Amino acid sequence: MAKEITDRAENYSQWYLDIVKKAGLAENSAVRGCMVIKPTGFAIWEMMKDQLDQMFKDTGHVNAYFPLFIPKSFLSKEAEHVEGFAKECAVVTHHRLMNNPDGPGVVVDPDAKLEEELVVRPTSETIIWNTYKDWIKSYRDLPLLINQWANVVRWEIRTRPFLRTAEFLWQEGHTAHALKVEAVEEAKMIHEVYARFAEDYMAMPVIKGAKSANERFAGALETYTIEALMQDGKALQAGTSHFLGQNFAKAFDVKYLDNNNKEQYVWATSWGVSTRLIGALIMTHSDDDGLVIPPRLAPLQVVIIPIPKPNEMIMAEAEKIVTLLKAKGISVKIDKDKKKRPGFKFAEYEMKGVPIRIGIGKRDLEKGELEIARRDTKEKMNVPIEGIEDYIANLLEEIQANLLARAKAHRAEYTTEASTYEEFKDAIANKGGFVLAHWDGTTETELKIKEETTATLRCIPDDSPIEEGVCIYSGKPSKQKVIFAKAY
RNA sequence: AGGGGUGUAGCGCAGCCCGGUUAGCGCACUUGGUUUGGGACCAAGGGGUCGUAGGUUCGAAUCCUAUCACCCCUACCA
Repeated sequence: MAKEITDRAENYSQWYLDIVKKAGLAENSAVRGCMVIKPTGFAIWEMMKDQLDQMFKDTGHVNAYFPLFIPKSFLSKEAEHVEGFAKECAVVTHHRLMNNPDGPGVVVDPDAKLEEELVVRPTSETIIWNTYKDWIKSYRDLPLLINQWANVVRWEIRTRPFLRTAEFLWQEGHTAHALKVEAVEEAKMIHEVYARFAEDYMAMPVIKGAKSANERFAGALETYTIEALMQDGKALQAGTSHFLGQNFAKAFDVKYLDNNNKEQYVWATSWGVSTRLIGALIMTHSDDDGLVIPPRLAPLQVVIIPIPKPNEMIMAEAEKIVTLLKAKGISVKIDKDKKKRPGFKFAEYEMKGVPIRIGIGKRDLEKGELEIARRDTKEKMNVPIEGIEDYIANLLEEIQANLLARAKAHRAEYTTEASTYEEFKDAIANKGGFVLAHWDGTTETELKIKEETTATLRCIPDDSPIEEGVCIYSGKPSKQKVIFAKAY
């Protein structure tokens, strides 16, 4: 038997890369730092996208599309924003190639230099707010609730499939509001949507909270984040929602007339999740046998394997089951390959993370049963064919719930409360996971802790109780515990 | 950015030190047969500008020079 995936215990990074590759999710491309998302991986993204898109629409948002290119001057209109992204921008300088006069191939035509260079968007606040300037004149134009599904480019030095790539797919919401309170509410509401999506669909528990000033989005007054804990004890920022104040309205001069005929600057939010969520999904649920996908995001929920291979009697029964399951809205296919042996197929679908496998053979049909195998626990059960559609529907829900429960238990196990700096250092260095500790609220302390332990302040949790305490590092007063961890 | 390493079939590698038949092995692929309830076996096939460019030589995957790409460690970034 070919063992194709590195064990997690042996080398977690290699395990992750093996899963991405062997499950057919993505592969490296000819372009450094950019991956090809293969059909299997893209199908998961489509499941995520469809669900999120529905959630955005249910909360009043509409989709639009803005240009890939941003004039260089736009980016520098908001000082903090450009500071945050300048070091990782791809820049377009010319618009034409020509035959190489000195040899084979083509070269950039020096006569085709652009008047103003264009930046490939690392995020779209600037081009969008430049557009909003023309769209917003009156309080009646507000709120403006727009989302865009797009690709962005951030020229990262070190890349990893899905987790950090030079180009990635995401959605970015950009909303404009008349009142500050409305914008803050919007940012918080989306924060809730992200958390709900993570838990209900990805079966991935997250901590909701606010970023410290140091970790905030470039140009934001407040960044709300959902933080997830991966199997190896490292944190992953899974989605952020920003209250941008009036920074972009002022930078792009976006004003509206209120109902007293007075000019006011607009209040803004932006928020996004990316294909990084696929990385999060992998590192939350998958195991040494391959990918594990929660049923609600699985492009294929059930696979039927004729044993030992398709024949007339088995296929007739399999087709009946397909019809029953499809009527329940369950996605299902029959593996009709006659060459591969059952054992090979079992391993193959486990690698790809299909939540439920149904085996049908002569032995089963004689007993009026089917062999049902669930991916999450790898249990196998013999179940009567009668009523199989309800059994499968329930089992999918049970798997979904089990994955969430399992991830929650893991997070609980890897969450430590530290009351001294010694305990803190010990937990970060030897145990990993989230470490709750009092913090004096200063960037100085945060940076010292990062320098000494490599742990970063993940968030100031929404539900952390207000209590009197002292900072584990400085001994200064603190009102609540915050979460530190080593992060991706 | 500094140090180290690797480029040979889709993937993983041997061959290089010490130049010399037609560049080889495993997996994968194609065809046929036997198999088939946890990653089958046998047989026959297909697939290579040996990263690229120059040089040395009668002759270069092998030696020399340059160059490009990738990986690891340290640093940086998140």
